[in-house]
Amino acid sequence: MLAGLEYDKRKRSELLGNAVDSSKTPSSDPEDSELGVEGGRKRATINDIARLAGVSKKTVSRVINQSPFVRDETRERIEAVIAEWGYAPDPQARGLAFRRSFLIGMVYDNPNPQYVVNMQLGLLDGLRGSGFELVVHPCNRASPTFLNDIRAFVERQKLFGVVLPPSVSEDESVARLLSEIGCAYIRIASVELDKPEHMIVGRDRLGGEVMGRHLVDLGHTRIGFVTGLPNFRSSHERLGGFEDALRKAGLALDPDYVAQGAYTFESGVAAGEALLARTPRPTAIFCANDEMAAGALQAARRAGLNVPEDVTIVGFDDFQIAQSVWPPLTTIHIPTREVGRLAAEKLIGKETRDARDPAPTAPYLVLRESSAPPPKS
Amino acid sequence: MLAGLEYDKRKRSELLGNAVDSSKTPSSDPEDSELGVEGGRKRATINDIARLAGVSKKTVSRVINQSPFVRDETRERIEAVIAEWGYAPDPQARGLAFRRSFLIGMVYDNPNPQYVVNMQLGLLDGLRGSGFELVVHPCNRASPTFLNDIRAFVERQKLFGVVLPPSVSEDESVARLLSEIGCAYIRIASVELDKPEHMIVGRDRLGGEVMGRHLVDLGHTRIGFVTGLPNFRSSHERLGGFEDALRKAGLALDPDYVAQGAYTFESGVAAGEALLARTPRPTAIFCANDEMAAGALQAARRAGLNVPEDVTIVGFDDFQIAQSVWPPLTTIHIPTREVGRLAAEKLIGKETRDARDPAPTAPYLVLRESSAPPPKS
DNA sequence: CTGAAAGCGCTTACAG
DNA sequence: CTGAAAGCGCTTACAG
Repeated sequence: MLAGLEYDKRKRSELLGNAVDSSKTPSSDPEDSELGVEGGRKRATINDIARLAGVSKKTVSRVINQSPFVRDETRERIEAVIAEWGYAPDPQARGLAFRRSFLIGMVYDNPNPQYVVNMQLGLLDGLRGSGFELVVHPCNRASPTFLNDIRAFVERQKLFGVVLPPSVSEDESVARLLSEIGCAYIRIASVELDKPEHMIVGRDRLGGEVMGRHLVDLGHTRIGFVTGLPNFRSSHERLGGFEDALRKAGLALDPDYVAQGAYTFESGVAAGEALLARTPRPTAIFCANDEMAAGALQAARRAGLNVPEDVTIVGFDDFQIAQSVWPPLTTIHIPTREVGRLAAEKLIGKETRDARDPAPTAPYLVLRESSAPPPKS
Repeated sequence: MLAGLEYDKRKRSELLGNAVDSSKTPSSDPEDSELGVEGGRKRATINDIARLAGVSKKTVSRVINQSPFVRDETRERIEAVIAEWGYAPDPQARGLAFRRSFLIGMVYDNPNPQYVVNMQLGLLDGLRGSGFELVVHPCNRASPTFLNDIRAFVERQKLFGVVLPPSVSEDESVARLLSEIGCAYIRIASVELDKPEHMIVGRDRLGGEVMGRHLVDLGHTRIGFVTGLPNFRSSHERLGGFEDALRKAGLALDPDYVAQGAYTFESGVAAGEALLARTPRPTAIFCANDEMAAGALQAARRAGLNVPEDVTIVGFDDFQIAQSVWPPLTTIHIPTREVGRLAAEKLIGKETRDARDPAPTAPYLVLRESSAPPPKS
């Protein structure tokens, strides 16, 4: 079952002890003798702190858990001992007693590495100093064991909670499962799919509108749109925001100028080729993410078109690729990392102390070289 | 200390019980009454399995830990009960008794999202079915608390082991620290920095040589090289392999045609500009990763040069960006995910059963459109 | 080959 | 405001 942990390999030779500081002086208690086969001094436990502070372990426990029912004087004495010995409670023991671990799961199926890494960094930002750790768990909605896998993961690890980025976040059966087994969760999505306490809502629609306005302001009227995967709400929201901008400018979206993409580079090439073949040709193409915009850029090149002189091509996300292609892409910046931080803070209840229900900062336009006014033909 | 876990919020209302199957029939034992406030039936424990199989919990423990000292008949009976009830031991309780958790840490500082995500996927591949989980832990070698952070992380979580990708893997003080505190570790690097049992050695040097041979075979003799960050061994190994290829072809590396990069797109632009300004101009530029090759591509375009007609530009890694730029980059494919799997398997001792000390598959050339014979001038 | 007792380091439930 | 007892679900150390 667990490799490397076979019974006969587990002969332990460490000696027990309570000492924890770095001096080599053995205490007078014979149990304290410390050789530390593995070179380390034993960490202090709640019992050590209790003894040293002259209180019961229960009282130390109260201090750890910020119980109000401790006299200030007692608390200060205990906190001093804790600080002096660098004591930190053992999350495993605490978890066992709490019947809940101090692990946060990130259950995701997003295919974009940059999104995944930024989201992780954001979650870690939110968890920093809290004592929680982040366990990553990719999943596959198409797998027949999809829900069972998640259930086994959550139950076995007794996860404190999980964060769900798109598109798993948009799967109702996952949210239902988590509710059933009593696991806290936060869904990250571009629309309010659940009760507010379970949601961090991204502002994809606004981002789509900002980009739409940019294109309209440049003078474009015949604009193509490349959608993302249909099972990502963000794709619909970005398109919806774009339509909002068109509508406000008195323009309408021509369905013939909407091409289906899949958020991948290759799908951007194909959709770009298709749109550039329309007659009349669009003067601008708005792709629902940068990856597809990079693909559309390539389609334009193959068609012998210069960007932005002949056609404007813009993306969404502001990931690295937007800067690495030529010309660099005008795009919409999305605060992925910040969204992650907010999700983690909300999950562990940190946000209640700071601000109530903070929304991520608004997406904004990043102007680069791939957008320009339409060619005067 | 731990947000959301204040003393007075922890009033628990669940009832205890031992039932675990899905039938609602309460057992005759009054303690078994089960309402499951959180909707869930209680999971079976080792005590339930022991009772059901008519043995002591110690014997169940032996089965779980694959002790040879269990009669076959007893073992089978217990395994049947385990399977019937879907029992899985609680990793927290097990960890507490073992004085070691079932968590594997990935401690990394690699800046490339694609590398990080692929490495994570590989580690997860190796951990699958083992009961171990992956905890991610980015770090910063420049931080004054760098080592203390790692120590606190490893000790607090009682990590079973950690995997170190470059460049943390190349930090001797980290390896020393891990040895001292008795934490198992695997270093992933392009040279054997440590005892074999602590190493997965990538074949960057071979990759560099393969690419060098490709360029030589195309007829290039005046080749520029853009290095990666100097504190990444891979950078030196890739250059070393390139030199090997040159030497074997009777060519020598001209130091004037080596430019310092930093593995980033921007550094590729700068190094590309510098090299393209040399007289005579190199007919090919080998960048130590794809990101910099994308940058060099941009430098070439700005200099009014066509790739590959005027100058060949090639990369290393075969990440997505190699396919997303124009022209798509000839590059060297590195089995990042496989390396991750091997590292995880080695760490948890899985590899001893499969193959002894497997090496990652060799890097190979991926031929795309950015390389061609030198221009006939 | 198997088991009863003690313990891992915490918290809960209950007294005072 | 504080503490002694019991328990979380496992394993170790020791008997038999």
